Amino acid sequence: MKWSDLEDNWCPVARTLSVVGDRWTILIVRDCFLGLSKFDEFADSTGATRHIVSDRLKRLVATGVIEKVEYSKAPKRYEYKLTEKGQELAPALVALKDWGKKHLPIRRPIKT
Amino acid sequence: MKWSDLEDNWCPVARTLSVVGDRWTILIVRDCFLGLSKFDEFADSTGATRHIVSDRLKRLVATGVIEKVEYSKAPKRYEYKLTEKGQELAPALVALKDWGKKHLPIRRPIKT
DNA sequence: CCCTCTAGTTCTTATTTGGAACTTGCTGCA
DNA sequence: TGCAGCAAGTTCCAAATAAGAACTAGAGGG
Repeated sequence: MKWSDLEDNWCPVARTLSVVGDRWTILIVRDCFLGLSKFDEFADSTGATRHIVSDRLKRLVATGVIEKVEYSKAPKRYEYKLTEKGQELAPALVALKDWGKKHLPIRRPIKT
Repeated sequence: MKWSDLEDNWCPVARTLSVVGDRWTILIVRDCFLGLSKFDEFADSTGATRHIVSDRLKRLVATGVIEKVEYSKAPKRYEYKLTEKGQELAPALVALKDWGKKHLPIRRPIKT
């Protein structure tokens, strides 16, 4: 099954997943909410490979969840910002956060 | 990066994703909310292969989101039910549903 | 001139999926 | 008695994705 096969699913949950139904994608969106905006910031924060970050950022831009903004002309530098559409994912992120806080307490300290 | 690497992440969103951070997993949970409970029902409804359904059900049982209930002794037959913990994913599902309804309208009728 | 920074891309190898067929235990039925 | 069917998986192989590391490109700085 391809990513796009869910795009036109009758179920709105499935359609949403066609856009953000991926571990890395959601983490990148989370990072946007946390104020991160640079390629390397996403790579460092999520732990995803640069390859994945590149791919997911492209998808998120394509689906209008984030936008790519040039912040330096020479050398060309871009940052990524949530669009209005992306901002509206906040309730979903909050719901995931609340569930994690309640049901998945940290079991051991962050690895040393 | 393995599934389990997010389990002890400092971020509760990431920890939640270690449990349900997967397209198929979320669709199976959605199906539970819709009242489905049998292996084949999940396979048919989500479009995932039986292989994936098997794997995801095991993970969901292991994480306590659903439970496996025997409903027939001979032949052995099982169904899957949301636990209390699983039920509490409702707000997240609703948030995803709302976002999909608002931002991802169906573009063409369900394929003929 | 060489090093560093950011934002990627490319490469090769591993892991995960997809798709279809096969298994097991039992029921119905002719 | 024997065959078909159902539910819930498991197994197999090919194909798609992801991991991890190195490499590129266009500046700026010392």
